[in-house]
Amino acid sequence: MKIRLPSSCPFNLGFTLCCGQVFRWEKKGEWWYGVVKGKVFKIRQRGHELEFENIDEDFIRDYFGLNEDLEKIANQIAKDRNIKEALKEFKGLRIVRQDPWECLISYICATYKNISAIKHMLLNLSQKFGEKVTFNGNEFYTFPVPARLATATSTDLKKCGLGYRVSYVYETAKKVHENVFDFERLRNLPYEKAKKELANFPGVGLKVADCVLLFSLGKLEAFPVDVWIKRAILKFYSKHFSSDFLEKIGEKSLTSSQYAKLNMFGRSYFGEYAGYAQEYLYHHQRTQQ
DNA sequence: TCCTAGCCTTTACC
DNA sequence: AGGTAAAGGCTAG
Repeated sequence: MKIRLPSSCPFNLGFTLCCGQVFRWEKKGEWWYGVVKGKVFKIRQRGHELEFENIDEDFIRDYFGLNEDLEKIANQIAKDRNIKEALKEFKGLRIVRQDPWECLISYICATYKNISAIKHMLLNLSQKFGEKVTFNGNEFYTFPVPARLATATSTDLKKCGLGYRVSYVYETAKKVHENVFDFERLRNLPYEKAKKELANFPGVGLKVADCVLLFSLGKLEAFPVDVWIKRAILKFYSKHFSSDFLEKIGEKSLTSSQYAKLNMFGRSYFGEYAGYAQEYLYHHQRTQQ
């Protein structure tokens, strides 16, 4: 199946899948293979043309955020030279709509880890607790359902390289499974309320909650602040803060009030699509090092 | 091969 | 209330 994207709909599949928002996509040749909500499919891009198999167009449009007006978003967040440069360099990068459950566990695992290690952990979890699916002669694994992780032993979880995150993943899985937690309900809550609910899960603080809201629940105003965003702010947006504050956040990790301050800055400076600005800044900052 | 710094932070405890 | 240390181990250089 193929669709042709109009030039008014900028999209870059590679940037979108490589920028660190998703962890379980695999590239083989020209094709990207993904497992989303228990289903394997593949997709490739040639210029304005998107070709995919084993999935329908509606899903592709929703998952890759193709129905969002990225030109409008880019114009709205293009507040200064720095962000404009990132927008230009990674034109077509879009925020995906991951499965919220997988996204939650992914970002609980992601704390204090680098991206390759995160990928490794999630692959391990899927191979150990997910279902094997064969597609195009290759083996893939679905992401484990809450019930499966809620009944896993801590020894088995530890083998996946989760370290001290084992109890967070286990307890969160148990809560989601036993309360039959409805992630979809969060979509209709205001940002702050949804964030508070997510932060009730063990292992989920402000940053992880922001990531889940942005990457899976369509809260595009969420502005996750990690070390890279902190660096970008120190480098390009220092004039918005006192030198005393800048000095404090310089070396150590952020306290919750410091996080709240940087988060609020991003949201008020970039506006309702601050999450998009965050991802461009993040990718820009990371690829420059 | 070994070593070290750093990692898309959260929690428990002063 | 606000700051701080510990958490476990992988990865990149």
